[in-house]
Amino acid sequence: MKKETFSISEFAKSTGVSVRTLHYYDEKKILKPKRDKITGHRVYEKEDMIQLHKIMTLKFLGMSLDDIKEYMQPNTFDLNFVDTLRLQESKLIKDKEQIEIALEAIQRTVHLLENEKEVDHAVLVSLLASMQNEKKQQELSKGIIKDEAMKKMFPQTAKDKMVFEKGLLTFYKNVRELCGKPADHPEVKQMLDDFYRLILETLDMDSLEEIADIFSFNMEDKENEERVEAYIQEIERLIPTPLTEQEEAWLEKVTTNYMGPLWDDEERKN
Amino acid sequence: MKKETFSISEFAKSTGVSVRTLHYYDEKKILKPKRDKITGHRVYEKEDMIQLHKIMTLKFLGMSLDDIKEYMQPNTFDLNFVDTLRLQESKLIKDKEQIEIALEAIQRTVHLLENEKEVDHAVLVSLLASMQNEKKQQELSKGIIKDEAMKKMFPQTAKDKMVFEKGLLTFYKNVRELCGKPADHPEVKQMLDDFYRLILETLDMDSLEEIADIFSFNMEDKENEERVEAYIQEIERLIPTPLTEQEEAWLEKVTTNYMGPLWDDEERKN
DNA sequence: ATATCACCTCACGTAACGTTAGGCGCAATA
DNA sequence: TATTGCGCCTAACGTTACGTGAGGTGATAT
Repeated sequence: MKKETFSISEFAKSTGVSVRTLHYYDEKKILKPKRDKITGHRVYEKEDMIQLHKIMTLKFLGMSLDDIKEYMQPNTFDLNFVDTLRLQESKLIKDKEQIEIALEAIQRTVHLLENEKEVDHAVLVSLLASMQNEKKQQELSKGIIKDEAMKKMFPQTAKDKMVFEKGLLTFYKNVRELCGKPADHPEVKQMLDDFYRLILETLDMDSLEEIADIFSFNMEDKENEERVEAYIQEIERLIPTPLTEQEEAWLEKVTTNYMGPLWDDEERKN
Repeated sequence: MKKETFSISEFAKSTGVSVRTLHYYDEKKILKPKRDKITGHRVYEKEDMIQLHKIMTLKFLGMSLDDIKEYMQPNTFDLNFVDTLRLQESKLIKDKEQIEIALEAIQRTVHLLENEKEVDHAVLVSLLASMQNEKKQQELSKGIIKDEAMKKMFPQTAKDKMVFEKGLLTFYKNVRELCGKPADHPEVKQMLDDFYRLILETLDMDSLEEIADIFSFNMEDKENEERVEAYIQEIERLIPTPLTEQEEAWLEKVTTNYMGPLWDDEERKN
């Protein structure tokens, strides 16, 4: 005949949970074992082991102890158990997605940092924020940019993403170094050349005109303009710029200078 | 010229975090904005926004605020940042694996419950525990069972798993219903027939002899016997039986009776 | 004069335990 | 026999990252 009862430490050992946890479950009325009338010690029986397994199982499914307590009352087990499982499922799926996004961001960042030795904090944060909000960013863009253009708006393959990010890194570095130089300085021109070539390559576009085209929203439409404004605001909120205001101002100046002929071209067409 | 400073509520709105969170970060010395000397109100500047983005980014990577605080001191950012990222990565991978196991268990359980209307708690818990510890179970078995046999020991495909679990469900139901009946009762024989057919099918075995073979460990080897004993104990700890002691005793009796000729056969061979 | 606002500082509540801290009865040991 | 140690008990604080009031202040709007 097997031993019928366990002391708390025996029970803990044989089930793998801590004594404190058993105390806690008792206190919270989730698993209340009998007591030795004389000593007051907890006395666990086989039935308690079954109950504890039930608890552990539900916990494994991600339920809170409060939820579990409900399900520990007999008769209530399978009433809406499937519903509860479905709910847990969607929660877990969400968690998993978050983790996957974080994992990808980490892996991409590690890769980036392995090659580049010295990376600016601000740039790194900006990149990470961009990765973090990749999905949201695309969703926001959906309302504002044509569907066909969407595919070209963001790098698609993992490789493209990494190439793009690496290029972005050097671009930002260049901006910081060259900031203040005149727009027609050869290095500045080189920088912008590199940058737009990067975009053309990783975003699978055919020409700079195409980029310009995507960004030329219907500005006559007043309502649309508001949406575009809100869109840009939201993106700015999600993804901080790694540049100072001076750097941004300078960049805009040299970019306008660089793009000048192109924009004029566009204007002339309309 | 843009506005340079923000009140706490403005700052909260424009960054998307709560006022309370900002209070908290201030209190914990993670993000301490300047104060208005007169009113004592917090005054956030653009630099603070950059810092907050850094915080949010690191939080997104799964770091604790304590860890983040370390990285908020300048100069310490990229010292061992890659190492930290790697550490986070392995943590996240672990979490993800747990979630995946739970998700699979949930999905299989939901599937099971959709078809069977009335399922016993104990059986369900046992099944869930089995799913939960599938990996551990296999690892434990590795030390004890030959590698070639391992592949046959557990159902391999998702479909096989589901068929197996469904069969197990009806098997347990039968045991409860038939418990007490004589070993030569036709329904009992039917039950065992069904069960072993299930095993043969889902475990891809050719004969009952093969099953018997797998389980016939080297019992002469004293040391091995101990390991087998420990193995069985651990399995029992991980996966509770859904049967009462009576049911188990009865099952063992009728099984011995059913397997009788087979075992005799084995004995005679040696 | 008063109501409202935006801000402030406490300070408690949350989940699921981990971790002392102090006390009781029983057994082995010096 | 006194002490030590073991296993058990209860009580209570610590943990994380905030949410949610409670109560008070100065400035503005009615």
